Amino acid sequence: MPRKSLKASRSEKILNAYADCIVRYGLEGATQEKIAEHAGVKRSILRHYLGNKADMLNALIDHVTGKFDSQVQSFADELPTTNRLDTCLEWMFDSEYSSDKNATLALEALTVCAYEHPYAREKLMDSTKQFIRLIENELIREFPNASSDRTFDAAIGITGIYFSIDSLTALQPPGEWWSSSKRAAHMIVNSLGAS
Amino acid sequence: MPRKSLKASRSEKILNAYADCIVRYGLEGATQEKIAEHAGVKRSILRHYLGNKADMLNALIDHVTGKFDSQVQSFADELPTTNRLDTCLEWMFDSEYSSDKNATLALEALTVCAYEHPYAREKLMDSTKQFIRLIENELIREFPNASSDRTFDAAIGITGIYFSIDSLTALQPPGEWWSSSKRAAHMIVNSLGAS
DNA sequence: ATATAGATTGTCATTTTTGACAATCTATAT
DNA sequence: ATATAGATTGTCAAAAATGACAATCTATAT
Repeated sequence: MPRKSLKASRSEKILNAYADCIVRYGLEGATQEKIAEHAGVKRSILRHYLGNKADMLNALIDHVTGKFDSQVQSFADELPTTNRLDTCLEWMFDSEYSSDKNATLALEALTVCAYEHPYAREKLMDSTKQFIRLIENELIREFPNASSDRTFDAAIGITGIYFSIDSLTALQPPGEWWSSSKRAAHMIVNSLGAS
Repeated sequence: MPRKSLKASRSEKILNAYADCIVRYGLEGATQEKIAEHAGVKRSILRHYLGNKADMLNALIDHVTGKFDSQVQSFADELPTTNRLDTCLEWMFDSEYSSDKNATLALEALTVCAYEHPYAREKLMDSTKQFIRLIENELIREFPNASSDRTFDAAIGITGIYFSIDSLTALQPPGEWWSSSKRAAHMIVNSLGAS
């Protein structure tokens, strides 16, 4: 007989605003006031749905990693059957295709709390691993004969290049840095093929 | 007839503590109290030497970028005459040789304020460019015949891999990630040589 | 229509962080 | 020894951020 719960949708909206804020203002710079403003709600509502500061941070960690993971998953699912690897790099390094850069940026912004927050460290590590594995799988599919060690090295390298250029967006780097990053990733791929 | 000014040394110590704190607690998480504690001084001293919050941030930006730049410079100066490129990668990706990882980490931690702080954006961009140029120069010296475009791509890639693995330290990644990163960087180098 | 679980808003006390300044101490040149 | 510029400490008020809770509003099943 009560009214429908908005907990799911409201929490979603708030946590998205939270993630936006930590990307813009840093983890500690994302005050409840700012989050509420970004989400278009009163601050009291944050507490109502997500509890106190610590609760909110935990929820945020789950939300950010979960969102990233699912994006990685659908990214993998949507890859075509042919030309997968090229498409993969295309999507990663072309801003036009970028579904939601903020997912990666939020992940990176959260790393600063890993020092004091083992739970965050774990989940961030898991998400990072999953992304590396995605790249690794595509490399394996393309170069089944390459040694698994070298394939892993390549996956680490490509992932690193991606994370790095992504986090540099705040500095508004010239567009060429993105295309250079892509070509650098291709160098690694080619190096695998030439082994 | 007054006493000697400690401004230089005190400022240095405080700003180093400030840099440490933003790496550990994030930019906004680095409160004056924490900074003072890390520096082993009273909070009032911060104000005495460095002014208010905004002043301190500006001083920090200059300090962090300046420190990074000079480290890059001496890094370049200390490279041997032969085998420079390999040595370069060795130093970058082996933690034992690492002079002061925090210089890079502080740089990255500051990027979050680039959105609202054009001065920071500029200086961070300059430092980043300088580092890329260092790598680029070593690549040119090793592969003078490679096209300058490809050389730049390679420099962007290697720098990206380094920045990325460096910022991942907070997640305490397995040591293999460092060695994999190094080998990935070598893949890029080899790719240049094979062109 | 009405009772009920939940949404929403508002307010106040507490804590944290910062800004400002006064007061005291100390090295150094004279 | 002593005057002086600077170091150091301490304290207080203002502002910002958070935590807690009361009060009110609203959709929905009965």
